[in-house]
Amino acid sequence: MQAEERQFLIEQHLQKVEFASLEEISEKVDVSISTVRRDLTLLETKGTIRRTHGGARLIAPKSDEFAFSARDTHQLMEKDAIGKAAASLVKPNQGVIIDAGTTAYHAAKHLGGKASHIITNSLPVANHFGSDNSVELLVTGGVIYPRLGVLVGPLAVESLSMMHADIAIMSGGGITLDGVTNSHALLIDIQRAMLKSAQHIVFCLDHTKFNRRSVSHLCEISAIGTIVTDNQSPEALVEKLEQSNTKVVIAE
Amino acid sequence: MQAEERQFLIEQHLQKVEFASLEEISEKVDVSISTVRRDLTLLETKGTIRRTHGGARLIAPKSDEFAFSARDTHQLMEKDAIGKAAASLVKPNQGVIIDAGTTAYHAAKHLGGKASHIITNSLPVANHFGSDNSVELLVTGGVIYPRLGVLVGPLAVESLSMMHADIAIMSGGGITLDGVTNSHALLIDIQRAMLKSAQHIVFCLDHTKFNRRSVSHLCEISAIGTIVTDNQSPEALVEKLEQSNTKVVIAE
DNA sequence: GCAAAAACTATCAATATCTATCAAATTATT
DNA sequence: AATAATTTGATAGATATTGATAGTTTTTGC
Repeated sequence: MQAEERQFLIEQHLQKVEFASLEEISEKVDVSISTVRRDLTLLETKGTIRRTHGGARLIAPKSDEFAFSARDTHQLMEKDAIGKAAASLVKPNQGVIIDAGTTAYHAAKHLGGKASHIITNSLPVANHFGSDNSVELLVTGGVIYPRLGVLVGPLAVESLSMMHADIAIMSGGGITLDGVTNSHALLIDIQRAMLKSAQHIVFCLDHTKFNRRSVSHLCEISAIGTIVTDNQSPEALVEKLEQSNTKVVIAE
Repeated sequence: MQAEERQFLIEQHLQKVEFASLEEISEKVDVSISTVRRDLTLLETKGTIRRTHGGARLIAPKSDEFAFSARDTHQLMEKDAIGKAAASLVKPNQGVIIDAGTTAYHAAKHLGGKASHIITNSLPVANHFGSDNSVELLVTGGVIYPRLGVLVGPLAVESLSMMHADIAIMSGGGITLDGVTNSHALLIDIQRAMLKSAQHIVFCLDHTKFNRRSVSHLCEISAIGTIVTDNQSPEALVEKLEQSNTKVVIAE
């Protein structure tokens, strides 16, 4: 096994267990304690984990919402179905903002040439349309957030405030009656700017996001136009959302 | 089996497994480790994968190809050598602007973690550093120019004017005593902004660019700090350039 | 608060991998 | 068919990674 893969596995393991001892990790990936130490210090500089006495702890929450590696993306079928349903909400020749989450990425895949222009701060989305010349793709500037391939920072926010779209397809970390929350504080500013720049707001949230509260508050329920989810989401919350003037679309 | 077919198979295999060791690949396509190495470096210049110690890793777990390739394969070695020489001009912890040409991309590859921050409007460059956390990567905003994967337009120019770097590594379409020219008129504005934002200007120009005049005029010879080229460039022009206070570095 | 145990850092030899180079094998050209 | 050009596999020296160890720091148990 190569070093990169091993480090990836350690990160992934920590996603599951949150805490892990050196010995535990060393057995899991079958290398010496010394190497595990080195890997952990390396991962710490990346910012995803924190070293502790005798082991390591996860910093970033368990949410895979913004992880772009094929392997740690769970519920692929559901997310793809949600993405497809969200894409079908876009009318021909509309301008679309695409957020940087995995579900929003799936929506982008299903958009085809329907949109007139697409605005995004997601590198994977940009790559997807990079060789496509049927749509005009606007990329916000910003600093790359390594693990996620997302452009963040003031430049990203500023460029978004200068743009406008008919519809925004967003991701989130959790939803309750108090609104949508997200795990990465850095992204909140950018998502807020997206909400401001779009007429109609669509949130893609699979059932695991329901009744979950993440670190930072993003927006109220009233700001959302449509929520797209799968058929496993709790009916109680769905009904309450529908009562508050928010349309809910169940994919598939 | 053909070389191209083999490289395609390697790419395809990596799409499935994300990580692979040299030995694994070598068995899969039944060639020596040496050849696998060569294939991997080649695929890396295409931007789809990244070499790691002992193997390779997929950069973007999707099927996205940039029209970045076929014509480059021809002068790959020269461009890579020029890129390497240009990268060696960067001192540790400097800020570097990387232009969107193929040669500049090769320079980016050889930069490693030397630069403190990198500014670019090139999607392939952004992808290359996307999973690297040793440098801060700033991406200018803009509209994607499909075939090239370059960000263009007013937003790109504006964001560049807000940034600053010690050194700019540039590409061009042609060079004569009248200055540097480029074929893509859309890029000229952005390149001018890059020249303004950087202290020292390095142009990467292989020998085919010498004594060639492209559509749009970019800048005078006097604006250039250093030109990096290969050993086949016409000596007459090189000498004249050196007389006008411009350093010329011959790569390889 | 103190000693024992566990864990940490720094270092070093062993191992593995990388780069550069060259001759043999393959392919293209005359 | 002979020759030139390219590709391949192998190898040597340089570089990077790994596992083990010694000495220092932190935690644990009393």
